[in-house]
Amino acid sequence: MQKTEKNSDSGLLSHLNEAQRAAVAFCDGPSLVIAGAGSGKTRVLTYKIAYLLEQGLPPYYILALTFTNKAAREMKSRIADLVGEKRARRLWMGTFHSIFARILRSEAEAIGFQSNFTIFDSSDSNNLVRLIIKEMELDDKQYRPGVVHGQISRAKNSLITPAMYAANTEIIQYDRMAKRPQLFEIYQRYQSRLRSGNSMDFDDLLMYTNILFRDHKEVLEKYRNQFQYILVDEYQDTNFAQHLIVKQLADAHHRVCVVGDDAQSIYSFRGANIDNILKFKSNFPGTQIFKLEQNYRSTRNIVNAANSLIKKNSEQIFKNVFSENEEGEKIEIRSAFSDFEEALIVSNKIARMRLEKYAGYNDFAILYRTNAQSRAFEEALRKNNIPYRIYGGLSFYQRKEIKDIISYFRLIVNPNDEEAFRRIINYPTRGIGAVTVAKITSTAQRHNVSLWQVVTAPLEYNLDVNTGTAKKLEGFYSLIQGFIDKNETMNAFELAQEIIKNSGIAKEAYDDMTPEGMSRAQNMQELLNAMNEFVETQQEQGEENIRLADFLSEVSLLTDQDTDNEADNERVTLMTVHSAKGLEFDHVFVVGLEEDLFPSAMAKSEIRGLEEERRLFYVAITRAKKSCTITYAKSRFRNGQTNPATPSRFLKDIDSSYIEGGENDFITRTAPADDFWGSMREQRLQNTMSNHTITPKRVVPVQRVASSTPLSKEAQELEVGHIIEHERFGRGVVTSIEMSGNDRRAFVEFESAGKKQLLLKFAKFSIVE
DNA sequence: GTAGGCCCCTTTTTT
DNA sequence: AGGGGCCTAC
Repeated sequence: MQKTEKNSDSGLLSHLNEAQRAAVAFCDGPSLVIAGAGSGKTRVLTYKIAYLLEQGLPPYYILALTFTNKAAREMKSRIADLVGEKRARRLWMGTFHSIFARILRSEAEAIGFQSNFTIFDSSDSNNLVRLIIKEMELDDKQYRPGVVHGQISRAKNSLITPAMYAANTEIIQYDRMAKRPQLFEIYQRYQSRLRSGNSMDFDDLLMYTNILFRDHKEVLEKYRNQFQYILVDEYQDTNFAQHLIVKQLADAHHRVCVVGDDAQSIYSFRGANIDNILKFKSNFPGTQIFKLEQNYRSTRNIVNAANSLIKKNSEQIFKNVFSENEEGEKIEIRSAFSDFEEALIVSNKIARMRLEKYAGYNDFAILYRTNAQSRAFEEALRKNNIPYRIYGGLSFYQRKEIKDIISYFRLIVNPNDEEAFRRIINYPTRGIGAVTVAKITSTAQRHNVSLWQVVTAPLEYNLDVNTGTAKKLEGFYSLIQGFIDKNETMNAFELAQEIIKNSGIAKEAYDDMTPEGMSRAQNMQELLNAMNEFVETQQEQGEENIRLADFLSEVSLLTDQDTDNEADNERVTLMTVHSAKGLEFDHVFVVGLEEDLFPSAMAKSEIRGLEEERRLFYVAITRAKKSCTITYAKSRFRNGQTNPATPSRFLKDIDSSYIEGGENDFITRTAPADDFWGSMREQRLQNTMSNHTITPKRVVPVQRVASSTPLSKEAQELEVGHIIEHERFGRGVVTSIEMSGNDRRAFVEFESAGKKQLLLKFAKFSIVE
């Protein structure tokens, strides 16, 4: 950022530019800070909090809501640098979900929950929806669990309860049109199932907070008084439920500051409503608006290119983002034949740039639209011996073996948790199958109790099972009850060890000597390590009895992004554009710029969707500090098939003057000017084999030859009969070599690409034999 | 009641 | 390519 951090107790404001200073110093009413990409948004938030503390506001009177746990942690530590660890620690700072989960736990009784409620993650939610659909004997093609849950989620984020949903003729009409007339009932059942299991899903954390505030004014009053100043980061990505929470809490004193950038709103699929930021001023009369327009992160070229892109969107708050940094390199757009070659090009460029620019691996990031794209890059990086770290995808806590163990924890802490019960009633196998579980379920429903309660007293509920099964159920009951008893005295780590040992999980894990089994065992060990660490750090901070519940509530809102170990940071970062929000890297590769991928096929039917995709691309480009490379492939392997792909429409949205070789159309501008012939061939090739699939059989790292250097060793030694591996055309045999002017030219018969002629001065290949 | 194999379907992004 | 659901054989 623009100035070096100084730990000074006077003149905090002197570290800021004029716009930032104004935003920080205004504390008497509602304010909206429109912060362009890289304009020091986090800096404003941290300094503002530090400033409030300096003014004498106690830290526990400040509520600061961030988008991710990681953002909260980072901000906290930066504030600690300014005002000291002690005060920083007492701030109420975290994500909406984690802060209000905490509040809901302490106010649980008011809304009819116990404070040990479980939090369902999305896969738990989907499972429950799937189960209900099955119970209602509905067609799960018509009612796809994911889609149904998505609809429920949207309803909750708009604070539409099941009752309101069923009463809303417009929605009912819509569902009927969509051939899902029973959706309201699924929602109803889903919600009451969660409640009877003393569980909440992610959306409930926000919805019940609103219900709590609505129905218990004294509670609302309490938190209104406590949170004397409220700050919200990434406001453009809040939904209605979040907006209303903020509004209610701030309504008495109006000391609220929200920060965001409408141009970076990328979460509408999750209910985020861009209107929250666009209409903030009318929601909070007297709002002061501050605009941060100077970008300190990126070169002028990158900022200008991004601006030219985002200009193509219609709805936005006017702002003029500019940079006073050096002009920097132009954006390079490169095409590849296939996704594999795309990965190869990127990994080669990383290897080269690392040497040329003395960059560390952690200065590089590869950003893609979908998680599935990571695979090709992983492979190419591994082959080039480039260390990398993937964020997202299957997070550690989503792995089956981990979720199974966590389900034990959940059932112990909250025995009414139906989802957890189902997961482990027969894991490891103990002879309690689907039939028995179905009986338990119907018995439970008949008596309106939880599955666990049936198991605690099968006779009382007339559970109809034979003696053998009854015995097995008894065994399961005493196993879990034993853990519940031990939970009274043991700390989280000790109990976890006990569970893994006594449940039979350990035996199963050790017996499995397959590589997958061993990695599962390893993951379990890692979970234990994490728990041990959790317990120890909590103890260091003076907490005494660290119970399973403490670990669980910590862990259920954790995502992969939050668990990064600082130790191995010399790595290239691979992540989706979504998860890159708020981060920055010296050198960024935005990959897969193809129609139906980026923009996603899902989004392009509507203008709104398309504009969101464009904002996403904007976010991707603005992550870059020094250089940005964009790639696309002409064929891509997706869903088990190789399909032809066309370049993304977004490429045309970037003003060509900011693009390397920008005067040419990007279709022909395949590689830097050194490869004119190559691009001609590619075009011909694409025309003649539009429906063919091109997948190199082997991907071999290819030595790159800079065009300015004299002939490479490879090129000098090349002879007729050699077999070569070409960066783009794959493997081929040299049929003849001739001189053309001052240059040698080789004729090569490629296995898949056919006959080609290569100018040896420029060709990128290696000799195989 | 369980295990193993086949077939289907999938994919956008995440707290 | 991969996971999950469903069916069949024991």
